[in-house]
Amino acid sequence: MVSVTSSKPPAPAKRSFREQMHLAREDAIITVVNRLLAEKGFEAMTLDEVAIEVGVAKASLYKHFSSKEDLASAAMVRMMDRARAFLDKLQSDAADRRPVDQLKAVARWTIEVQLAGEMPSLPSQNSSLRAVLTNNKAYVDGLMDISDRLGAWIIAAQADGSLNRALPPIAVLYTLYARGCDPVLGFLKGTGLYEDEQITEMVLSTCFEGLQSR
Amino acid sequence: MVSVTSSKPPAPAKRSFREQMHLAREDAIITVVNRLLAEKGFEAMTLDEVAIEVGVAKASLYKHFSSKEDLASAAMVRMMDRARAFLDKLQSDAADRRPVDQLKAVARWTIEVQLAGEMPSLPSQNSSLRAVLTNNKAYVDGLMDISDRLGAWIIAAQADGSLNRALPPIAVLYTLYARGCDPVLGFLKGTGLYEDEQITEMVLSTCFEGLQSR
DNA sequence: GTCTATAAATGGATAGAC
DNA sequence: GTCTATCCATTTATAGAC
Repeated sequence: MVSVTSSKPPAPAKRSFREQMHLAREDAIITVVNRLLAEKGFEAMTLDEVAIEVGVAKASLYKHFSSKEDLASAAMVRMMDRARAFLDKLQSDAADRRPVDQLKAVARWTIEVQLAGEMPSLPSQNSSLRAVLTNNKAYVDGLMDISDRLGAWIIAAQADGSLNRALPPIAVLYTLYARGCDPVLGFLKGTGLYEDEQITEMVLSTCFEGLQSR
Repeated sequence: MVSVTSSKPPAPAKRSFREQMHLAREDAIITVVNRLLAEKGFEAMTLDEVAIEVGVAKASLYKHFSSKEDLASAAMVRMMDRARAFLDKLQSDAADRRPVDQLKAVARWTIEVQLAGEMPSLPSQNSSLRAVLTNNKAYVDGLMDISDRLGAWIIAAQADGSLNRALPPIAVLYTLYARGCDPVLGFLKGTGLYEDEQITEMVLSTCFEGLQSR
């Protein structure tokens, strides 16, 4: 409370509060959707599940999102925003690092997010979600922004000789993206033999150093 | 026709013919299922689609397979058998090659099958298919056989110094398995910039040599 | 905006004639 | 063993009261 003398808060503040509640609810929904997408993928996720886990009626979901695809898109966009925020942090905190180390940091972040069960799996091939996503400006713009920033590091790393110059930058970019849905993480986790940190190091090693000895 | 004097073929031959027809029909079904599994995954594949593409009534599918999971399992087992046949061929045709080159040949085969749109995507995380597969003896036995044979090569390749000794063999094995569902193939194919052969070489390079220069 | 109730559509599986 | 027709459960989406 800012003022105790006023029995009625000013209108703008009140609307802002309601809006905050609205956004908080939406955020809770997206968090649940995000986890379910990571766990079982778009097709296997049902809105009944979402509604139950969030603790609202299924019909209420439609007051926030117009369809299942729209719901999933919101989760994908939020993850993209998280990634962009991480890139911001990388660029401001460690701007002096070698480009190849920046790329490694990105791969590490991606792997850690996936190990935490928070990486929504991208829609397989010809999903209905895919069509919606490619028409979602926030998603497409975010993806392009990330690609541009990673692309600059890739070019720089190839120029300074730390990254294999024989690979087209786009191949490097996609290889890094693929770390976000690498089934090896789940396989290794399933053995119960390794800690998350060990798994991260192994996958990072195979990604940047390859399987052959050096 | 073997004989024109007999108006009625011998019973065993007739039954064998029917059996062949039966197997041929089943094979056609499995081929369609295999492609659909590769295209859209288990959840998104519907039995209506399968029936239409095969050209039979949906109910007829149940004369051959008792459930959707059973149907998909048959496709997975057949792919496993194809893989084992390839391993047989590798071991007899090129038994003198270095273990690491045998592993590369396996990875190349896996990539080529996937590029041909014939690699059924493994069930994501907690699918109903996964439970059925882990109880399918043919599948589990086949997977163990493949793992054993690849495992021997991995150990040998680490012993002769061609494969990174710091990686647990199981991590190498899973990394090779993951080439069978590598989204990088689809990404690169989607650009339209590269032939399948080029994509194969790039992915093989990143897998065995890594992203960093050598 | 949240709820209960229900519509509308889909998809896995079965019945029964041939 | 194949077909048509149907059942039944699930799931996306909406109507309408509060």
